[in-house]
Amino acid sequence: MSLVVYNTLSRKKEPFIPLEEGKVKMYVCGPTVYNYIHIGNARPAIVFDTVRRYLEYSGYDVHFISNFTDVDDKLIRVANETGTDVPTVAQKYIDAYHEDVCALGVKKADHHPRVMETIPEIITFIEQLIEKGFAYEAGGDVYFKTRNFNGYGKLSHQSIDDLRIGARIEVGEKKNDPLDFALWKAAKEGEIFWESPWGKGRPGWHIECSAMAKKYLGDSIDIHGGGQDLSFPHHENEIAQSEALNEAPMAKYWMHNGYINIDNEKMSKSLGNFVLVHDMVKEHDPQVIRFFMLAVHYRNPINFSKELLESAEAGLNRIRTAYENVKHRLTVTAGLGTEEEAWLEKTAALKARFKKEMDDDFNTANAISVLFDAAKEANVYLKEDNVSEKALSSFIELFEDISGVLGITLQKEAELLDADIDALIQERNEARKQRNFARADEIRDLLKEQNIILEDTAQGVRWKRA
RNA sequence: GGCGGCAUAGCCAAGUGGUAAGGCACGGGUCUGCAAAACCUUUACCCCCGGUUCGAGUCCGGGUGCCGCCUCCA
Repeated sequence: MSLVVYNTLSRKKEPFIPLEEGKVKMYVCGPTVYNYIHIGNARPAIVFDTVRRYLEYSGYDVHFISNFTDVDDKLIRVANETGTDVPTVAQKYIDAYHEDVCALGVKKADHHPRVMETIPEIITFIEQLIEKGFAYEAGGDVYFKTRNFNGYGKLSHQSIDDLRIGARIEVGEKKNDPLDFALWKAAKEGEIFWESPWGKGRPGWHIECSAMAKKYLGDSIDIHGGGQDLSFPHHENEIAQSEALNEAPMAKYWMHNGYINIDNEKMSKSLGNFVLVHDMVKEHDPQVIRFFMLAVHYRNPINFSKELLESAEAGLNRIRTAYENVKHRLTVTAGLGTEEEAWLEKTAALKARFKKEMDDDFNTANAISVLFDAAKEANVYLKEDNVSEKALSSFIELFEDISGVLGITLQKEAELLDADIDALIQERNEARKQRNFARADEIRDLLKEQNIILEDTAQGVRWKRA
């Protein structure tokens, strides 16, 4: 049993064999930082964070790079509108990105390169493309000669002649062929710029990823990821630039996540039907958002609505409760189990199933179903009078392994009971012994008002925070 | 015009040849002083029409509907 990955290049699932044994180099296109991210932007962050976590769980040494596009037309516009400058705008939204994505359980990449820090490498890259005859300067701009790159369209499976080339011509551009795309753009009056062999200007959009991937990971990487909408033209152009220069495959596996839809339509900034993560997390547990997204296979679209999020929340709570209840049982005096082996076999089987599902192109939806089955089995086990510490621990380990890979925290806020609350629980226990249920219920209600839920079990009172 | 995706129970969603995972919601039952949590249990003509096959949600052909990319977009 080994990992297979769906590769956009071949449109097939392929066995995952990294270029260098035991090591994975991956690059994921990050956001253009001119605004807060919406939940559509959050999907690739969550998906590829999960891919990375699973690769690490599987024993790979993962080198993960994700960029920030911090110079472009939209940043310039926002800077002008707000009376600040591009670096200020960029820094604001980079900080916001980290904050949002951290709430969603996304680990930081090994490095988050920015265009502004990569200008020398970008310029060198372009110079070399010109030397090799793949690019030309035109009035301060530099363009890539698309038709010179044999293999253009191999990622999106487009024939170069079938593209609606008319749509690519923009007013005032100096390209020779409508298919050509900008590597370097001459600065307009008042725009942020860098000095270059072609005068003052800034990089085009696609070149940054080619330059950064090369700088941090080398000429060929294992996994290149991003949203489906990047496959054309962005990734196609990256391939053209990088492979024209490096004469080596840019990436072995190209992975693309599906969109988030609202009312069955793609969520996008231009349609205005987006929900910002920044706002979302004020109303919903960000962990629920992550759980909700991972409950669907990453290549399929997700329809987003508040109702669906709430139903996901109910599901996650079921898993969390089961996990907490197993932990609770571990704190009370545990009897000696006689069927320990059978339960250890069950948890081992569930773990094997989890790996099998994740090995199949990161099927997190099925991985989550394993988590539900684990919750079910754990709940059944908890009904037994005698349980073993070993079996309980194997459940805990199972829950933590899976949730760790999915990047979901099962543990609720671990706060100690106040002495007052503790005393109330004791008092209620006394009242119950004396069958003074009125007082017992009164205390339970009192605690409920403070979001402490009491549950009477055969092993004593169990409590949790609502 | 070119390229591609999707259509599975009330809702969400897995499932690429052997007779439909899982979740949410709903109904019934069990446990409980009452609850909570949980367990058991009911609910699917897999969009339509052909074809291949001993056997198809799963492969092939043809429809229908929805969505996306080809233009900044995760």
